[in-house]
Amino acid sequence: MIENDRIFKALGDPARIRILEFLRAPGAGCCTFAGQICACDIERELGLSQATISHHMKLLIDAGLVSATKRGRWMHYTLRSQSFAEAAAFLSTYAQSSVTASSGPDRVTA
Amino acid sequence: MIENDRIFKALGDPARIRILEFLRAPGAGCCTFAGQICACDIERELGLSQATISHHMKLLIDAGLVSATKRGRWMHYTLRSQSFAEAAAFLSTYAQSSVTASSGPDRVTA
DNA sequence: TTGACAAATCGAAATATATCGATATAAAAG
DNA sequence: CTTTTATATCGATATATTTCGATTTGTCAA
Repeated sequence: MIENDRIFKALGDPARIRILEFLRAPGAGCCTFAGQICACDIERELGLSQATISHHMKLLIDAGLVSATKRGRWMHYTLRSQSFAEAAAFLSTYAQSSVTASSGPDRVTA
Repeated sequence: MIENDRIFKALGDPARIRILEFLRAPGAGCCTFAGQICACDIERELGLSQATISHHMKLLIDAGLVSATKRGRWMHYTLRSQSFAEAAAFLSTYAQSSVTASSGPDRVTA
């Protein structure tokens, strides 16, 4: 429950969503290694400073969404699919708890 | 993609997680109506001010996670299960894209 | 060992968020 | 119509977050 908090906070930033999307489907010319994406590609893709990328990667790693490996001077990242699966499972418990249709007289969706 | 951003930001706060958990499984003595939970119960449960609760509910509603109905003077809230299902489906697309521990053959999604 | 490069960390600025008390609005009750 | 009650909004403050440039740390190449 506490951990989900950190995960969703990590997911709640457009720059980090872009990073995750890029890790999921990197471009053709990226210097990947064994399925892991080099940090240099991320920096080029996002157009943010090196310090900012490093900061975002740290949050993603701390949340357990990404794992990192240092190969020589370069960091390589990959998605931790299990964390995404667990977060999805957590959300699914809220997807079955209420009757959104045909219960009350009416409902107002803002 | 842009909407997911707002959803996860809404989920990334412990007070709002508590609110959602409460809406999912309210206590016995709550003045629910047709499956919708009264705001007074939320305020008592969380121990935050009325203004703060109202603020959090607005964020949850704007994110599409909760729907609200005004019955007389009282607001009643309920989870929008479809939004949770969609968010879970979004996360699931990241749950299949990489092999976490590199055990076995590398299966890397393009 | 030195120089170059990649990443992390530091310090700071701008922006965003959480929270509250006070006030305004809406709706029932008298 | 006035009062009470529930909620939303406003203004303010404290904290958190995002972002960057500069510096430090770690790693390779010569």
